[in-house]
This record gives sequence, C-alpha cells and structure tokens, in this order.
Amino acid sequence: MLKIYNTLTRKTEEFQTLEPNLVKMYVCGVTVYNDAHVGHAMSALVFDIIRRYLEYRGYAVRHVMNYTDVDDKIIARANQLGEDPLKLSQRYIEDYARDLKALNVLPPTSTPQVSKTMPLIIQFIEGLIEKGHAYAAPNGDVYFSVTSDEDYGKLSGRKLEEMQAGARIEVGEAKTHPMDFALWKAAKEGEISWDSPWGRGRPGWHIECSAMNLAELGEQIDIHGGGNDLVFPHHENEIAQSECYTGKPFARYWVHNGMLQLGGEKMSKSMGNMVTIKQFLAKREADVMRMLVLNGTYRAPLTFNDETLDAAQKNVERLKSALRPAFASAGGLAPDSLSALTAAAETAKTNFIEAMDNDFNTAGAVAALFELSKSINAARDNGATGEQLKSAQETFRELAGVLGLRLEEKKGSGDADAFVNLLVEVRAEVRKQKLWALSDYIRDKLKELGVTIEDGKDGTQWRYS
RNA sequence: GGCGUCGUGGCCAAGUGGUAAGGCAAGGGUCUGCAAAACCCUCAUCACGGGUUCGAAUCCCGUCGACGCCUCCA
Repeated sequence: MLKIYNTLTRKTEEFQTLEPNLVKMYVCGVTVYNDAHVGHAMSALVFDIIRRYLEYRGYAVRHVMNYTDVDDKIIARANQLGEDPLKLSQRYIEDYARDLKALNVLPPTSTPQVSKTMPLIIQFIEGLIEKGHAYAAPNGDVYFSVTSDEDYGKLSGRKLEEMQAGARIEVGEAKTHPMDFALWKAAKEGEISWDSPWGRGRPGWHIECSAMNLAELGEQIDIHGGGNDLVFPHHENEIAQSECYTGKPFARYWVHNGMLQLGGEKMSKSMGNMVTIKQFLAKREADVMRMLVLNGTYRAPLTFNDETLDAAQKNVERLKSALRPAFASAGGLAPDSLSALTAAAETAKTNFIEAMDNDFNTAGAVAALFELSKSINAARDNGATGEQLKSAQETFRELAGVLGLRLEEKKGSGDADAFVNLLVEVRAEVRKQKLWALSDYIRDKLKELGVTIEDGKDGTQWRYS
C-alpha cells in the first residue's frame, strides 16, 4: 500500500486515486527567462521518480507540467535584450525541455503555457467575480478577495490576522484587503497584454495554474506538486481560486520537495548562488544528479557540494559494476549459491517496493539496490556464468530503471575500439615479458585518454571512462 | 514576530515504541607484478533537559540550533 505525505493534512496518508488506476498529477514547472539550475532539476527529478514509480505500480499517469511564459521577469529580461517576450520564453521552454531530456526526465504528458490558455483564464476570473470571490478595481486590476474564502490559509497553516502582523506586505491602493492578490494585472505602457473585460492586461501568477489544471485535468486532481517554496503564497492561492470556482476539493495530495542547498542556503536565481543544469552536465553525468536526489529525502533540504556529488558519483559507479558481464573463465556457480543469488534478487525487490511505498523512500530503495549489487558481484567473483547472473541483473536493471537511472557505461564512437583492443593485446605480450614500466605506461596513457584498463584473473578488461 | 520542516557516526542518510539500513571517507584483509575494480571484516546509542512506558532515536513538554516560507522563487 502506497503512502504519501500530504502537505495539506501534514500527515502521511494511504494513496487512493479519484479514478481507478489513473493518477492526475500537476506539477508546477518553471518561469522561463534564463537557464534552469540544478534546484529546478531536483524538483523535476523528484516528480519524475514519483511518476515512474506510480507507473511501475500499474497506474496510468497524466503528468502535467506548466510553463509560466508570461511574467514580470520575462518582460524585464525581454526589454533588456530587446526581444519579444513570448519569443524569449519560447526559447527557454525549448531549452528547459532539452535539459530535462538530458537528465533522463520523462517528458510530461502535457506542458501547457499561460500564453496559450488566455481565454480560459479570463473565463475563470469572470466566474470568480460572479461568485463574489473577486472584484475588479478601478485601475483595471482584478483581485481575489481572501476574506470571501473561509478556508483561506489552510494549506500553509496561516491565518489572515497573523500574516498581516508581518507587515512586509505592501498594501496596494486598489485592494480592499492587504492579502488580496491579483488575478489580472492591468497592462502598463508598452507591456505585452491581452484583451479582457477589464481592459488590456495579463494574468496574475496564481490564476494560470488553476486554469491550466482545469483545462488539462478537470476540476479535481490526485497529486499537486512543486517545490516547498511554493506552498505560500502560490499553492495557497491556487487552492483558494480553484475551490471557490468549482466548489469542490481541488487536489487530493499536495506533495512538495525540499530545497537544494548550496553553501548552506537555498539555491535560487535571485540569490545568485546557482549552478545551471548545463554547467552540471558538462562535468558530471545525469545519473549523478539523480543519485544525489535519490540518496536523500525528497521533502528535506538536499546538500549540494563536491563531497556529496563525489559520493553520488561513486554510488553510480558502484551500481554500474553490478551490470558488468561474467568473467570469461567463469566455471559456474554451485546450486546453493545460485539459489542464494535468486533469493537476494527477490529480497531486493521486496525491500525496494516497501521503501518506495513509504512516501517514496528513495534512500531505502537505493540501499536495496546496493545490497543486490553486492550479491551479484560476489556471485561473479565466485565464478557465476553470464546465464546465472542474468536473472538477478535483469531485476537489478528493472529496479534501477524505476528510479530513472541509466547506468550506462560510457561508449566511444566505436572507431577506436579496434585500436584499443590492439593496444591491450600488445600490452598483454609486454606483461608476459614482465616489462612492467612499459605496461604501466600504456595503462596510464590510456587512462588519460579516457580508457580504463583492469587486469583480472583471466585477462584484461577495458572500458571508456 | 508568525507558520512549517528538521537536528542520527568525519560526511550524506534510512528508521515513527522493542535494544541503530545503506553509501562516501577511514583502517585491516583476499586477489594482483603493481594498480584499479570486486569481495570480506572493523567503525554511532541517535542536539540538550525533563516526562510517559516494562521498554523511546521513535510519544509528550521545554531549551538550544539549522533551514524554508511570510516578497519573485522548484
């Protein structure tokens, strides 16, 4: 039985879908105005892993991830570059999609954009006004009236009175209550804008997600996800809008990932302490970023530094070792050792599922993989044949795949293979003659060129590294 | 100030009432000409102080500390 921690109730609950075998999941994507960083990657990876696991458990998943392509920052950046804002955001949408692909994140089943949802957004706002939950201000703005929603604050656990005490809220002249937030913003001079019943303008940040949810998944959804920095105000406002509009409970489970920490602080564009996904991938393979996430708890802060990354990289290499072939000289495994290996594979699978069922305990799931890799490697060391390793390795690959790990050995272009083989052969001859200096020289130089040589009991194996 | 999450070995981290998974690092060993890889072995009483209980890292209260949100933010 799968259990998920629900931000709304602050409890871990049994997972039950609205419709049998179907999961409707909406995850807040990014605002597209510059390169995405590894913090965004963490969020994308968390929900990719959740999605993959749900599918593994037999659910069909409708995974919607939106792009915010109309926004103050986009407009500012576009003005700075002298570029059309929608062209700019489109550029970064394609860019982000490439980043995700490089990270082996499955493409969401749908990726709606604000700029393409305008009619429904306007209709949504009109509906809220009709129901008395919103009002148009004289300046052309439209605001949501927080006091019209008796549940307002239920997701983040805040009360209106307490929030006002913070005094960091700027009181817009047009608002009747300081916590009211914009559904529609009247266009300023020269800004991109759309026609509406309230004059030209553009949507506020929160309304887009309510509208796109409705368009893509309907009035009620199973899982709503995003970073925990979105709990307030974004998701709080989203619930308020959607539930006031439909009169129905909106999302069944609210799932939030913790923040990636760089230098003890949250990584963010505005803080400037960021590493972009591209910068990361230039140095490390995608599996390393994924392993970093898997090693932690998705809800907790994640430490991103050289030390944790080195460990993650080692972890990946270790897992890869389980998938290597049997030794050429393998004499076969004794029957009881073979059944022990089979049992280890079954245990790993059981433990893996048990861990993942417990609110996606990926650290526990990875531990199950490590245990299995140990069994597989020990079996190989003890002379298991390829045939004997096959079943356990297939289980291993299956489970690693659920986590989205590729575990691929690096491949060369293929052109060099024949030459490397020749060098290895020559080196074998050199070693026979005990010319160690020369033999080590070849090994060292190949290492520099990205080829790792390992001398085993029955010959030398090599691979790209 | 308010709301929330959390504090487990050198580091990352699982565990939610019965005497601490896993990984990295470290040390020892097997294998090897050496190296690497792999395998085996060693390595913590769970921030602090009270309380509940036969029994708590796990429940309750308090203290201290960290982080997130309260303003754009994955």
